[in-house]
Amino acid sequence: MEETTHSYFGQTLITWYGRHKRALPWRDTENPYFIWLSEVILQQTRVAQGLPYYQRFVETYPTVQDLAAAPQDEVLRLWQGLGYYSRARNMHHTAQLVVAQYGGIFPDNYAELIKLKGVGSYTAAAIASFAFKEQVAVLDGNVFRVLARVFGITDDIAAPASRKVFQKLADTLVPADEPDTFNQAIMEFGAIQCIPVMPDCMFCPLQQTCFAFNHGMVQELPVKSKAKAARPRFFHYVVFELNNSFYLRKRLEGDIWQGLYDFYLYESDNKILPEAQLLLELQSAGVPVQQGQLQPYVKAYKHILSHQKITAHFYRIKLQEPLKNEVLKETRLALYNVEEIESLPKPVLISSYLKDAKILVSL
DNA sequence: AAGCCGGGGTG
DNA sequence: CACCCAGGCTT
Repeated sequence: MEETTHSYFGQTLITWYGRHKRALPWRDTENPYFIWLSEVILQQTRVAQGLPYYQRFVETYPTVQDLAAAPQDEVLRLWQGLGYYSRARNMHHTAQLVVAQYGGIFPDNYAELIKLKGVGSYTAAAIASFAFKEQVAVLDGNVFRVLARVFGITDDIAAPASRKVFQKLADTLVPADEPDTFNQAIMEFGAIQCIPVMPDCMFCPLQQTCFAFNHGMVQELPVKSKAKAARPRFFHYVVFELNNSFYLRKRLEGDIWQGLYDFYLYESDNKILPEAQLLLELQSAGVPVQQGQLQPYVKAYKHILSHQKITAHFYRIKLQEPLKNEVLKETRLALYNVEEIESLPKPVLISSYLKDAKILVSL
């Protein structure tokens, strides 16, 4: 009997994968553009959440040339709701680079792929193995968890230094003849079988050899240091309205939602609006607002991000005349009708308010 | 090494 | 509420 090139671990996963894998559209292609698209969308994102976005991007931009030629606002609008918007900005930038510098052809190996903006070690390994069958192991949240449990690795997966330990192990496991299937298999196994909480170990093909199962440490592995508590923030949005149009502005870098559009924003240290201060600020900017005009919308909005806990109030003000050019320049606000607002990329928080306030019917 | 960047699903 | 998701970039 010839010795197989697969470890028991790898062969078991690949066999399991053959029986349990989900039918996902990016698995039916070897087109690196589609694979890259799917991998960027799926960064820190569940398959169920990313799937409709993938469909929309493939339909709207069938080729990397189509994506490269699109305006940034349009790309961000299509990305709206997925979060981590730098992914969309970097993806757009990389599409333009691939068209301009690579003749529209994606690089075909890990070393070149990882040079692309928005393509890190995980995504480079995924594209290189899926599209080009390069023998390189992917390391994502699923792989960390599966390896930590099966092999009993107690290094903190949140610590960058631990990556070396896992990468070294993973590299010894990925087979030369089907690195793509192995990588897909171990991630799918982590997503479906070896799930973070309460995995069904009674029904697991690796139960007998799993360190965590045999040592009663399934709940303890992987070891992961706790994230910092989310920072509380208090937003007060002034929604200036003029003849059924509204003033919005594009957000700059240095904070959340770069490149997306929202309203005039006043941020305070607590949930109480320092009304006098805001009035002063608006009046000194030349905005005709009087005391008593700042009435908050019916409800306060709680918008929970992984790193920030935002409480937002909206104050809608009907103007009788346009804001002065000086004010627009100072605040970077511009007037948009509802059709234009619909087409602008907006944070989910803003979209929710626009819908609740019946400013936008569709979302 | 640590901080920052979204939004949604799950127990 | 806590945890986590087919992570990457900047400092």
